[in-house]
This record gives sequence, C-alpha cells and structure tokens, in this order.
Amino acid sequence: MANCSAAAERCFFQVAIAIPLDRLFDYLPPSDYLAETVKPGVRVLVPFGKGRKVGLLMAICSDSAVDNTRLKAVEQILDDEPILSGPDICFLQWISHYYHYPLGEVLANALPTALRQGKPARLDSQTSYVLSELGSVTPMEQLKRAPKQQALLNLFHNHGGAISSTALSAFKPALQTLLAKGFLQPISTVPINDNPGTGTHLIANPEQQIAINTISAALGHFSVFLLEGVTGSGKTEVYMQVISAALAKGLQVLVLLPEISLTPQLELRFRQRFSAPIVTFHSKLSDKQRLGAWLSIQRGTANIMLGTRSAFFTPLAKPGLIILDEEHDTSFKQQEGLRFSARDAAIARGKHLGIPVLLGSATPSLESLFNVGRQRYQLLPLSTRAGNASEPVLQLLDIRNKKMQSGLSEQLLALIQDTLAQNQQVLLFINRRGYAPVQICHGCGWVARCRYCDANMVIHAAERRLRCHHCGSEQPLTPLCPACNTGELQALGMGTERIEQTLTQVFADKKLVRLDKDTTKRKGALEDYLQCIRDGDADIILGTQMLAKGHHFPNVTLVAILDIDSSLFSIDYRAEEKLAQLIIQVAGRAGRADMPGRVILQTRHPQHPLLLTLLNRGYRAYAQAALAERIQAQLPPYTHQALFRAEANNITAPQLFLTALSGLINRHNSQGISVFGPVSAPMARRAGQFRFQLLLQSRSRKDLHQVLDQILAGLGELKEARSIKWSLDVDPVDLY
DNA sequence: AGCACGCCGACT
DNA sequence: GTCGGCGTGCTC
Repeated sequence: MANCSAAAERCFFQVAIAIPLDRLFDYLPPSDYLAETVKPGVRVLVPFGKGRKVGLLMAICSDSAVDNTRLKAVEQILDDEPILSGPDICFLQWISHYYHYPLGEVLANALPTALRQGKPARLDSQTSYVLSELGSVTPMEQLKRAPKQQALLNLFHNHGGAISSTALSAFKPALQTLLAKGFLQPISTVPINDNPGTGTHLIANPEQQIAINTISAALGHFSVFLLEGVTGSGKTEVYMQVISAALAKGLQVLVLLPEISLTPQLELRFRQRFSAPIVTFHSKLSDKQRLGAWLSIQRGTANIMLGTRSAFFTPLAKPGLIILDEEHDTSFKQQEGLRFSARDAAIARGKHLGIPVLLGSATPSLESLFNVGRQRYQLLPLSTRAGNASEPVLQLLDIRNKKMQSGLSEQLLALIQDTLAQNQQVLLFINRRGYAPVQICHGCGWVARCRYCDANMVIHAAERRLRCHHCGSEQPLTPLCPACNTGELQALGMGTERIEQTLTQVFADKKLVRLDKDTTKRKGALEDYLQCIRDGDADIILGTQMLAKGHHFPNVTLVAILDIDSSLFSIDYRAEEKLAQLIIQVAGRAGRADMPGRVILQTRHPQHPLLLTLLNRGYRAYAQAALAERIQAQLPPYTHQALFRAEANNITAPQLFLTALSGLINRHNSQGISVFGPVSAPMARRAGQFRFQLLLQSRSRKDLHQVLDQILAGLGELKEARSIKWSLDVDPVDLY
C-alpha cells in the first residue's frame, strides 16, 4: 500500500466543517496515513483556526486550490468505517443546495451530538431487565392503581425475556418503581434483540388491503403514497402491515411523527406487533441514548426507527420505507437553523434512495392534495371508520349578542352540564394560555406592553406576573396603573387559566385538567395528564392546540373550540388551512361507536364560507375551494416562495440590507421572479430586534433557485449585511 | 460560529 | 495611565 504523504503523487483531504461557510477545507493527510485505508464519510479531527474541530471527510483528491504551504495536516481519523454512506452524503449535499445552507452545518444536523463532538462511534453494552421471581408471581391487579407500572409489568409478562433499557426509555419512572419494589432485576448484556412482538395482524378491510398491497408492491423503488384516512379508519394497521412487508425483505423503516408525546403509544403498539428491534429517536433522549439509537439503525442492528423531525437524517443501513404520519402538521418544518421541511425532504430522500414514501393524514395538506392532482403522489383512501363508529357532528354556535361567561356562551355551558351529567368527558380548546391576553386600565386606557416586542403582556394570575409570550420577559403584577396611578386595572380577553377558574367555579364537583405549555413544563407531566384522562379521572379537559395532536379520548363526547374567529381573518394565508385541519382533527379525538362525538364551534361569523363548506361538504370540499383560491391569488402550491428575513437592534439596518438585496436580485433576475418588500414582519419588533422580510416568488421552482444561487454567492460581500442578522427560508410555512 | 486583532471611553 | 467595548476579518 502506498504511503501517500511520502509518495510522489500528493493527496489532499477535503473536509466539511460545521461553520456557516458553504465551502470545504483542504488538509494534508495525517502523518501515518496509508492510502486506501480511509474512505470518504469518516470523521476527522482537524486543526482549525486556533482550536480543533471535528469534520467529515468528503473526498480525497490529488490537488488543492489552496497554497500548499498554508495547509495543515489532519490530526486524527476518528472512524474505521464511514459513518455516512455515499448515497447519504449525496442526499445531504442535495439538502445543502436546496435549502442554501452550508454543507458542514447540514452534516452536523444529521449526526447525533456525541458523534459531532468526536466521541467514538461505539455501541455500549447496555443494561437489560428481566422479571424477578417476585415480579413473575405478582398478580397484575395489585398494580391497577398504577397503570404505567401495570403496563410495564404486562410488557415483561408477554415478552418472557430480557428487555433492554433503551427499549424501555418511555417507561423510565415506572421502571425505577418496579425495580425498587423488586419486581424487576437488571442484567448486563451485549445489545439484545427486544422481542416481545406477537406478529398477529388484524384482518384488513378492502380499502386497507388495497393500500397494503399497493405500498408493499412498491418496495424497492421510489414512489409517494398519500394515505388519507379519518381517525379510527385504521391507518396504523396499514403502517404495521406495510412495515411487516418491508421487514420480511430485510429492509428498515423510518417512521416520523410530529410530536414526541405521540411516540410512546405507537412504540407500544409496534413492540406488541413486531419481533424486530425498534428504536426511538427524539430530543428528550440523552446524548448517549441518541447515539445508541442512531448507530443501531446506521449499522442495521435495529430495523425500525420511530421518531420526530430530529430523527429524519438518521442513515439507514438497509433503506426500505419512510412513513410520515400526520403529514399536514407544520411541526415537520424546522423553524430555525436548517429550515427544512421533513415532509418535503422525505420525498427527496425517497427519490435519492429509491424507496417508497408513505404520507398519512386525515386532513392532508393542500400541497399533498395538489401533488395527488398532478399525479405525483398516489392517493390511497380509507373512508370506513372501524367498528361502525359514526361521524362526529360538527355544529356552529352563533355567539353574536349572546351572554358570555369567560368566553363560554350559556348554551355551551348548558351542553357541558348535560354531558357531565351523563358521566361523559368534555374537551375544550382555546389557543391562548395564561389568564388573559391583555391588561388594560379602565381609567386611562393604558395597556401593558412588552418592552422588547410589539406585543401585549399576558396576565398569569396564579403566579401574579405579566409575561411576554414572544421573548419571555416578565414583571410582577402591580395593583395600580403605572400611567395614572389608579387601581382600575382590568383583565381583557380569555386564556386557559381564566377559563379554568370559571369552570372550576361553575362545575365545582367535577375534575378539570388543564393542558398547556405552563401546566406541562415538568418532564413527563403531559404523559401523566393524558393517562389520567384516558383513565377517566378527568371530567373536563381544557387546553391549547397541543391537545389536538393524535391523542384519542373515547369517553369524550363533547368538544368545543372557543376562539375560531381569530383564525378566520388572519393575515397568514395558511391560517384557514390550519383551522380547517384543527376542526377535523379535533372532531376525530372524540367519541366511539356507541357514543358519537359532538363538536361545537363558537363563532361570530356563522356565515363564513370556510365554516359552511367544511361543515356541509367536508374537508375535501374545503381543500378544493382553498386550492382554487390559491390559484387565484398565485400562492403556493401553485407558486414557490423563498423568504429573506433580516433583523437588527435598529430599525434602519435591516431595511437597508433588504433594499440592497432587492437591488442585487433585480440585477440577476432575467427569469422575472417576483420580489415583494422589504416589509416589516407581522411582529415588527421582537426581543428588542427590528425585523423585516423580503419575499421572492415564482411559478418556476427552477427559476427561483437559479436566482438564489446567483445572489447568494455575492451576498457575503454586501456591506449592508455586516450590521444585521439575516436568514433565508426556502418554502416558508410561516411568514412571521 | 468562534476567536483574535484593533482602535476609542470610564475606571482600579 | 489601563480594562474592555464590539466592528472587522479569517479560518484549509
């Protein structure tokens, strides 16, 4: 083997480094380097500036454009084998190019923290647990007051053997308790195959069977499917049978969900079904756990990865299928750093890897329905609800000139009363946390504003504080108006906390659970509340939109959305789509076969076309009408957008920058893409920063990206860029 | 992104 | 007389 550094032909390492510069850095090989032992895709430790950094080797080439005397040598090669394969790197390069984000930073997004820090890519032997003698003789009923512990013990009974700690990450508190009680005991093993699955399929109905057959037949080549099924139509059963088909071919499956809180339930169902090793991946895992999950998928020791957006880039040893559930959910769009859409990127990844992508939703995004119309995606409908469950009834409640009590009309209060009297649960949504969104002085009209944002301070009564929901600044509640020094301060408007107060007074004998960012801050609090609701320990469930995601509450028969009007006239053109999806999703949360759900929408606009179409003709009719409007208005998905944002601590610099940028664009804009702005962001000042934006739009994605490619090269030299912070959002979903 | 270098204000 | 403010420039 030729020793490259000594040989006549020199060679150079091209290394990607996680800094906001979209270029590679050339290095000399390490002193002990032997050619052909090192392949692209390994991590290298390199001197960089004053310190050292972990980079990824992209290529080994025979020359360098940099003056060779300035080159430093790679200090250490960190991996024996590439941690990313050729196709993976190729896909990440595509991502870097499409989102105009530096390759080194894209790579950093794709690696777990431990690998980014240069820790060894090694799977530690892990602790596993087995039933103790005591645990195997303890009757399950003994734990009926502790459902989580009971579920865990049950898992061990069904499984019969050892289960690894990684596989039990969702049961951490219960695991500790059962260990303390002596029902379980730890054993140390090499990584084991967690094998509790029974593999029993349900009998699929005809539509499910068509979906299963179609997707299974597509394994091995690229195609996109949109599985459109209402809650309870059996999407998960389709997922599981398609996963089975992939597993049978020795392939891996990546399953993405919008929210962490949805992973435990699905993980449990998967574990009951599959004998193949399953790993989860999301931001609540420790660095070590994430490394373990990532490596076991990268090496192929696990076959199924279940995770959130942060799991998206995990390399698959034997790629088989990507499933993205609740594809309409905007949580799949990352809102800072690498602003990618996991949904869109999943399609691109499927294409790169030559594997099918399965999108699922009861309320597909307009983009996906548009792509079905263009025959890019194949629609697989599931129209039958399992078990003859009847459709929930959607009903508008006109609250114009109606007497209201804390945002609740008397009619709604009466309906709540009736429902509670029948020992059924009530679910109430209001998308505003805190006590009240405005504090106003009745004497002089003064309103509590945030010092740093263009926003009102929100009253948090229990903590006796005013808080800004945009920057987090706080101050104590004062009894006197700071402007006129009288005691005329009043709370205006409704938040979850205030409605909770009213409801606990009106229904004093009923148990209320409030679910919002404030009540679920504690780790595991959300899961505890959800379990409490499922166990029937709550009569009234009150919360923000976080309640609408995925969870099903069969004993809820009355659902009300209290404040839909704020979304009906929003400046954000996607607000209506989100509201329509929320209404239908919420309707799916409620009821079961013998107790159909009822959904009440309080509104002052009962004639609004969105509401009429949605209620009378359903989601698909709404979507069709909305798509027709998008054509008319020349909005996505009929056009493509890219949004430049700029912010600074003064009001002029961002505008100057965007104006200069606009000029630069127009000099390169032979394609005739539209440029709107600069305009101030909907919230012009946030956390002390003045924010402006420039929107680019074109009917041709190619033209748009061509212009972006041209201007981004010269953007660094723009002197106006020096004093501000800017970012580019390709395919923005929120124009804030 | 870090990190140094580099010229102008209030302090041991 | 200095400590330190963050503007500017560079990283193979």
